[in-house]
Order: sequence, then C-alpha cells, then structure tokens
Amino acid sequence: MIREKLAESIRRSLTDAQTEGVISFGMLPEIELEVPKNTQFGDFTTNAAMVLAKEAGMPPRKVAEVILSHLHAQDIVERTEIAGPGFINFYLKPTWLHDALCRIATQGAQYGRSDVGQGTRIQVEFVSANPNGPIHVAHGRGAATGDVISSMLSALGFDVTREFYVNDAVNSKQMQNFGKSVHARYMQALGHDFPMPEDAYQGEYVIDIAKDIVKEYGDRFLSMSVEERIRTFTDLAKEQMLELQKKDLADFGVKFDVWFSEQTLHESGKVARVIEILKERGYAYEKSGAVWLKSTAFGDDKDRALVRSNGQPTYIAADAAYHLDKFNRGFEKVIDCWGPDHHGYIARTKAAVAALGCDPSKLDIIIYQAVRLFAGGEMVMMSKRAGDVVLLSELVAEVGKDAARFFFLMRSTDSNLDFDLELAKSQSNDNPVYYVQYAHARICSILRKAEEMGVPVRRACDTDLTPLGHEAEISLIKKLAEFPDTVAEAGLAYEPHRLTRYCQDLAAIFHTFYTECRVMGEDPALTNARLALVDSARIVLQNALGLLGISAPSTM
RNA sequence: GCCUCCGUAGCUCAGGGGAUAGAGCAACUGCCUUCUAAGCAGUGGGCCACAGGUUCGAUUCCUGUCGGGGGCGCCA
Repeated sequence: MIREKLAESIRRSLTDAQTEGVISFGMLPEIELEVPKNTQFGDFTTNAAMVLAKEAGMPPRKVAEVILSHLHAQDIVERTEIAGPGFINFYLKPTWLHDALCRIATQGAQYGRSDVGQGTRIQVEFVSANPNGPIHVAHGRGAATGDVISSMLSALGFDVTREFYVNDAVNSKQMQNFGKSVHARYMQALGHDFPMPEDAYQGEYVIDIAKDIVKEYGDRFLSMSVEERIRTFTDLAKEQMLELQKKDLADFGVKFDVWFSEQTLHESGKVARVIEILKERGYAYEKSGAVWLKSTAFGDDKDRALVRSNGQPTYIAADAAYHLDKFNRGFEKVIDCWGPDHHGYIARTKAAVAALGCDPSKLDIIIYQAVRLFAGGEMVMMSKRAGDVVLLSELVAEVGKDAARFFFLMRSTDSNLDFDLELAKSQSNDNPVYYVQYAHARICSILRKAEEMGVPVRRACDTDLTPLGHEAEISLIKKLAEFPDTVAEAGLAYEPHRLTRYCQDLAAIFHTFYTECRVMGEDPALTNARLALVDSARIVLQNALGLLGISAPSTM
C-alpha cells in the first residue's frame, strides 16, 4: 500500500537524520499521513514536522526540510513541498493511481479486505430482543449496526461470531406475563370470557399465537392445571416467536451464528455458580435477604442485586454468567451492541466482568441512540405492551431490505435516528440508497454497451492507463484507492456509517465522471483505459455494498 | 439530583488538533440526437450553542454553563 510505503520512508528519513545528528528527538512519533481535503495540497500530506518541532527544538518548516533532505522515495514521489505552518505535501507519480487500479482488478471481491485481525476471535452480540414479541423497527437499527460491524471485522481478518442472546428465563416476570397473556387469549379463542392479566401483552400477535395453538391442539390443554397450561404456552409461544424473529431478521439480511438461551444458564447451574465465584472472590455479599454484587468496587454508583430476597436471581446474575461464558468460550474480544435504554448497564456489566477476573477492556459496549418513527411529520409512539409497534417485517415489506438497512446505517450510532415512514415508504428519489445503487446500475450499463459493441473489458493491469488524466478520472481513482483504509477505520471504530458515507461519496464522484467522461468513445486507447477504470469502480461499489448487506443491481 | 448522547447551512446530518468547515433535502439558474436525467454543473445560505482551559494551532480535546433526547428497580 502506497500510504504505508510513504510513511515508512518518512520514518526512515527521520531515523537517518537522527543518526547523522542533524536532528534529535525521543520516540519516533506516529506518522500521520492523510489525503488532504483540498487537492491543491497534493496526494498525501503529513504534519510530522509540526509534531516534532518542539521536541527537536527547531521551527516546523526547518524540521520539514530535514525530513525532505533525507527522504528516499523517488520511485513513488514526483515532488514535494513545504506549505503553511509546516505541512509536507507529497505529489505522487501518476503510476501510483495505475497501481491502485491494478490492485483492485487483481483482488476483485477481496479488495478492501485485510488481515489486521489476524484471526482474533471476536464475538458480536446484538439485537437480543425478548422472545415475547416480533422484531420491531427499533430493533432494526441494532440489527443492521451489529451485522455490518460483524461484516467489517470479518473483512478485516477477525474470526467473528454473531450471537443473539435470548432472554427466555422462564421465571422472569416478562416471560410469565407473556405466558399469561397467551393463556388468556387461548381461553378467549375457545369462547371463554377470560380477562387479560395485569401488564398483559396487548399485541395482535398474541391473539394469533393463541389461535395457532387452538388450531393445532384444540382444547386439550383445558385438562391441565392453569399453572401447567401457562408454562406449556410460554414454551410454545417462545418457540414460535423465535422462529418468527429468525425469519424477520433473515429477511432483513441478518443471520446469527449462535442463538444463546438464558434459560440454559439457569438450568446448567452456571448462574448459581457465578454467584459462588463472586462470593469467593469477595465481590458478592448478603444484605437484607438478598445477594449483592459489589460493583462499586469497579466504579459503579451503587451495588447491584444478584439474587432477590425471594431467592430468584436477577438479570444481572444471568448476565454475569453469560459474559463469563463468553470469555470461557475463548473470545478475545466481546462486543455488546445495545439500545440507549441500556446505557446504565455498562458500568455494572463491566464491573461484573472485572469481578469475575476477566479483563473488562476486552468487552466493548456499543450504545446506539434512539430510533424515532415519524409518519407525516407526527411522531409514532411505540409501546410493545400497548401493542402499537411497527414491525421490522412491515418496514422491510414496505421499503425493501436495501433502503431499510441503508437508512439505519446512515447515521452515527451516537446520534438519534429519525425514520420517516412516509418518506421511506414513498420510495422517493431522495433516498440515498437509490443514488448509490444507480451508480452501480450505470456502470453495468456501460459494460453492457461495451459487450454489445464487441469491445473487451481488459483488466487494469493489462491495459495502458496513461490516457487517464481528466480531473474526474483522477478523483475517482483516488476514491477507489481509499476504500481499504475506509473499511479498516470504520471497522476498528465500529462505525458502519462511515461506509454508507463512503458509498455516497463514491457514487457522487462516479456520477460526475459519468457526465464528464464518455467511456465508449472514438479513441480506442482512452476507451480501454476508461473501461478498466469503470470496472474497478464496479468492484469497489459491489464490495462496499456487500459489506453493508445491500444489493448492487445491474439495472434500475 | 446522577449518568449518557446530541447542539455545525432553513431542515436532516457528516466531519474533526492544522491550511478556504461539507453532503443530502428545500430555494433559484442552466444541461438529455450520444454509455440509464433515479443524473450533472452553478448560485445563495454558517459567531461549528456559550464561557473558560490545554496547544505553535481548537469548530475538533478538557472543565463548566445553557438547551434538547434517553436512562437511573430486589424489571428484563
């Protein structure tokens, strides 16, 4: 990679100068080489001279001179300049752009991937919706975010496991309410005048589940005791919900490697065991009939209950057991992707992990901010219990998987996301996903034209690329060359929106190129070179959209 | 009260220790006999909330203030 090569040259230049005694500094600084916003400042620029100035005890521009006088990079650098307060701007030989295109053509679908992860085992846990209702729109953001973070890390050479934690503890209040709700609907479906329980789940889908149970089993459960019936229904309904969730997520382009049941942690004794471990390690104690995690020892505001005075373990106890299990499975990095209502759980979860003797820095918790639904400028309320949820499946049916994913991924996870249903449903041209996909369709159209005219598309490595020199061509190649860096930065920072942004930028640059530079023209040499360029753009766009889980249509 | 995210163009949001702060939408003006006009080019529009601090340099980092979203259970 050209950037690394240049950075290495600068480092060598500095160490050489130091050896000669021309300059003196302590540690070699991290060389920051970036693509300047303004093309008039060259292909790459570095602030190394300014960073070193103080330590070296000379003015930045003088340091820059020292760097340049010891630089041996004539093979790639055409010229350099010292600018402004001490920037060094590099103007590379045009062949670096040709090399970039050749690399894309050679690597194809692999372009953008790397091995920085070196097979490190990493687990991404996301969505983890309760198994007592369908996946709704608010889960969509977590689903898209976790999925694309996983894809990016995988592209970076990490060994990624996508995991869904199923909060199916049968003794939990929410599962019991769910079971009671299904039971009430079952009785109603059989014609009984039966009241809904307190805090019932009101959604239509509960009625559907009850009807399905009636259809399949009739009234045979009436012979059971009420408790037995509720337990049976909880199980049946949970299974049905899990299947539905799997299907809805699959339709959204998300597949999990592991569906991890909380209940198994209780049944296998891992929850009880983790409490014992915490007690042994001195981080759990009993007080007023309950067992407490001493999370304050790790910076939490207050200690948290692990076991209630009625003997039931809390969610935190199960979660501690779950995270211990994750680390015991050998993951070297564990990522939890949670909604904004969980931010208060970061401190206690990390505390639990630390109390168990695991390294809390191996646990990264991503909190994505709220999704708010708007329909015609009005905010749509979303309450699961009240039953007025908007389902992810409905959204996907209305706007399609591609648009839905792109919308969810466009914004930084730190920002709220306002999802305008009307806009998304209207399939409006404002939708940026069309803009990006259109660029790909146009590329394919050019390639079809070439085929039609009997002009073979030659790979960039086997084509004379010197005819490329138009401003629009140059900026397109530069953008294509950036892609691997973008994937690395977005992936390591867990920031999928950088990738959607990249796609939009690339599409914009391509559309400009398309308007300014006719590919299938009179000059065969130019046509060949542009075809190679366009084909490289196709590869990069496909790879980028592929990481986002969004299709790259060849016609629109 | 405590925690957390946000505050950048009319709107929705990117960016981010550095050289003239960006995109989309909205407004206005041009561009289709030629590879898809779901496109392109151009114009207007900004005390980057405010006040201190760190720095050679702050819109960016730190502290505080103000404003907005969300969260603070022996619920999950």
